[in-house]
Amino acid sequence: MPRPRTPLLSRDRIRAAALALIDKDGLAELSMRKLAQELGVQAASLYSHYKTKEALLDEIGVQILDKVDVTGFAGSDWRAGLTGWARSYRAALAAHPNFVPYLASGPGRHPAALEIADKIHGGLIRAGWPPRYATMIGASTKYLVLGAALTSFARGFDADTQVYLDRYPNLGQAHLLQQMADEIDTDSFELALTAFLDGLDRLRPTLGHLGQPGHE
Amino acid sequence: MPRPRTPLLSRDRIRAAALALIDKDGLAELSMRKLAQELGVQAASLYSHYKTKEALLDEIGVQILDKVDVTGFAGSDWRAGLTGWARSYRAALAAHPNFVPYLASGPGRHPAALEIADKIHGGLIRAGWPPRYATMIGASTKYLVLGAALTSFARGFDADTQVYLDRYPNLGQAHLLQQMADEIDTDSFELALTAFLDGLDRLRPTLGHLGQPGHE
DNA sequence: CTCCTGAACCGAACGTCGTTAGGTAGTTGC
DNA sequence: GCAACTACCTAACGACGTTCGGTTCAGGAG
Repeated sequence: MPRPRTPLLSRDRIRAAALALIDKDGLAELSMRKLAQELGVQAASLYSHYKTKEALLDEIGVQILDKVDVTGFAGSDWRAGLTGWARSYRAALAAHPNFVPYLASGPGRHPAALEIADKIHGGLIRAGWPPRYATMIGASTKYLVLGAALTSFARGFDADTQVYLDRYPNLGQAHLLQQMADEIDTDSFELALTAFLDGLDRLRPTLGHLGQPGHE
Repeated sequence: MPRPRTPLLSRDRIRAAALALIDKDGLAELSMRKLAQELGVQAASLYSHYKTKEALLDEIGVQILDKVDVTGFAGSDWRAGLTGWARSYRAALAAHPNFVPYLASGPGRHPAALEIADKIHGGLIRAGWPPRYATMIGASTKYLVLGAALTSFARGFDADTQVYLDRYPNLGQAHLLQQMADEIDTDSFELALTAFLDGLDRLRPTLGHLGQPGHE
């Protein structure tokens, strides 16, 4: 078959189909051949649009992370900024749990991520945190979000969940268990975030030079 | 070549060689053929000792996690228990950073993990936390450890690190940068852990029925 | 001492993977 | 209308995890 009159593929169509396959069957199940079949095309044709599989996955990654919201850092309320960022970050990852492992272990050095990191850093400094703390707080929050997104969804029911099950023997139906696991995940994340922010609140007054962001 | 007089392979030798390869070249670079070559053997021979590659990786995982310490939960000081667990957990992962992605995204349902989860849960309840909070605190701490182990080492220099670089332009040599990145990672983890525990401390008195662990 | 069962290796192969080369026909610009 | 480009194809390469069947050694049974 030669070149068709109207293009069968587009980068958007490819990305959408790939992400749908990943959502349905998992990251490991995605192959260029299966993806091509899903699109009614041969595998080699995909390489007219994406240079490698990795390039495709990277672009899916930025698409997912596009929904992360850092507008909360516009004001001077650092707690609101961090909370909004962390929640939207986690929500973006939770929307495509099977893709999280790629985001978590990939190199991920897009300029968009840099820009976000800058906004967070700026917001924290504007709120009076010393630069070093701004850096660490940003990193810590990221730990929490990624850890929460990874351990909950990527694993399905993991060892910890099994413990919950032992303690709730009357819940026998699978979808209820899943729902309960989701709820525990969400509650755990919220608890961690709140406790972390509360701890920072308590730490703040003990810091010296607040409001005068020095170097190092 | 037939069966040798003295066995060339053993599960321990295979595991050690595999982990060495992973540490050196990364998880993705490990293949059964390369591993066999490293051991002076054909790939098929490995299957006399491990049924699949996944079984091998799983056993490497339990070996790594064997160093996690939960003895701190023996007493009634829940902070000491959590801190000891979290630090040893992170240290165990940091010892083999290239393996962390597998642990983070794998199913990982070994009985050892269950036992650890139980000890943590028991320790927290003995310290007076309601069961539901014990569950959430355990999960939250795990988020932190896994997130910290993943985002720092698995990625080498990620986007955030680039920000640090911009702010420390006088550090030009690579090994100094790596050392600084490690230090920031450690400090961030410690900050997150401390702030989280402080936040829990603050939350604790506001909870009702402390010391009388009820159900749900 | 022999026989047998099982274990530990090998060579060769199967099917799948990401990717590339080379071909062909439609589209676009001069 | 011709060239350059584009978007598809078929076919293949090398690497992967794994399996099959074969060969040789080890250890226990008679």
